[in-house]
Amino acid sequence: MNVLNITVSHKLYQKNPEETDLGKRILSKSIELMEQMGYEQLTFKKIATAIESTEASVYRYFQNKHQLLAYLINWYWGWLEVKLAQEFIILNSPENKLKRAVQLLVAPMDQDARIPHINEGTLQRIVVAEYPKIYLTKEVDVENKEGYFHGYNRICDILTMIALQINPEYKFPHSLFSTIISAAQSQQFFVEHLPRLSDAKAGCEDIIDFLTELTLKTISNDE
Amino acid sequence: MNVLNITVSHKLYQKNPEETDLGKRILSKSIELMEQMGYEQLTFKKIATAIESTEASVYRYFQNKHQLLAYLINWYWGWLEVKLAQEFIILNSPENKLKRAVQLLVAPMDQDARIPHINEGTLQRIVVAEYPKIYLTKEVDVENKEGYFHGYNRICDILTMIALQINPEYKFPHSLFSTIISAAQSQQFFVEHLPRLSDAKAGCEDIIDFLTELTLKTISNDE
DNA sequence: TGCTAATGATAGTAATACTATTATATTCGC
DNA sequence: GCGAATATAATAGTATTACTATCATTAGCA
Repeated sequence: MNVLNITVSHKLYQKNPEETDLGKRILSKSIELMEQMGYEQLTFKKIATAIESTEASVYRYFQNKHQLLAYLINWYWGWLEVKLAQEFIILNSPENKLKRAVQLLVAPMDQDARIPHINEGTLQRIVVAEYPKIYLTKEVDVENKEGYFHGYNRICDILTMIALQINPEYKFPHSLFSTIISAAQSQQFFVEHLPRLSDAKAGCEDIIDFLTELTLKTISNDE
Repeated sequence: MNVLNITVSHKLYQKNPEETDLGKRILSKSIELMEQMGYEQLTFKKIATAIESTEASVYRYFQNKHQLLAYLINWYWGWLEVKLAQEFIILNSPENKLKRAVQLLVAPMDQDARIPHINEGTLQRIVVAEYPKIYLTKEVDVENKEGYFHGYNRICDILTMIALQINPEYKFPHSLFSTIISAAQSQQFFVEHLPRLSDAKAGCEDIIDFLTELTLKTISNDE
């Protein structure tokens, strides 16, 4: 069983949490608490208390809650990129790759035993519930330069390249995949909380069908 | 010139701001300040100071900043619904109606002289920059019951009905339009702040083309 | 004139988001 | 095994935020 390391830009932490035991406990408990109580209610004080450490110690790893969220979300996109690469080894047609990408975006993630301090399934639910909060701020331009959105950009680029294999003429692949990825998150949220905004039943099948059809029809060049 | 009133559910305010002069000044200045400094940085104290009133007075109209944002955003959707209805009077084909709806979502809004205390163009930019914040909270289920998302649901339902005239077999119209509407917002944001997530150039034409094509191709039943 | 409703003025509180300082424990080179 | 460096804990403190409460003033109107 080989060790796997998802690398996150050093702009996204003060001190690398993957390098110490305390750092890993911060990550692990942050994920658990953020999913339970949501980003707004979470505080560094609560994380510190839960891992029996202190607020000041948590601040040594992350400048603030926003950076912590950005770290976790970038970790998620890095992880998704690894998963995509693994899956694409045995997939040959670009259509099948896009289909599989949609499935990975929407289907619940299994926990990877090699990385016990990150619960990928919980992290995925955090991404669904909190993702836009990392870019919908007045600091977006500065943070963009610091790589806060790098993971998302990369996924979007990868899917764009695949789509262009199907139809090199398609004019809006980046727009399409930023839309698809964000719809993958929001449709999951809507099914659970705002069902009038979705036609999907509980479970991920309908969302996958919706997004797959949307993607393939849009990039097709017939008609 | 007849007077026009956008009605917002009374769950979205403590005391109706449209009924008093102070209320209108709160709305007007909130819109201006929120666009300038963003939702996070805005406080009731700042609004109060800017209109030369007091924090307590602002609290008499809105329970908190979140309710104020929900009010403004619902006002926007109510306004958009009025605009759609006006435009549809002279449009006959469902295709043209959908095209026009996309344009209204993306093109900058003009100020309506009949409603001097609401700057619709500024409000539209607030919606682009802040919209998901009203539902991405732990209170979403309670607030959904109170009608916090009513305006959005209605727009989505209207576009769904039109799409079903084009293709009554299409299975995911609500999902499609919640996706299109939210993409209309996020693509505007991406063009300005995260250009790697979009192929559109500045200005709204590319976004309109992208969304229109996406919509019409997806609901078409050929192939 | 007096009643009511709206607003203003002022104060106060608990929680949050940090920053700073000092003490203690652990690790690492030597 | 020693000293130096580093990580963490313990504690305190500050400015701001997000409210709540109270009381005074003003304007309208019956």
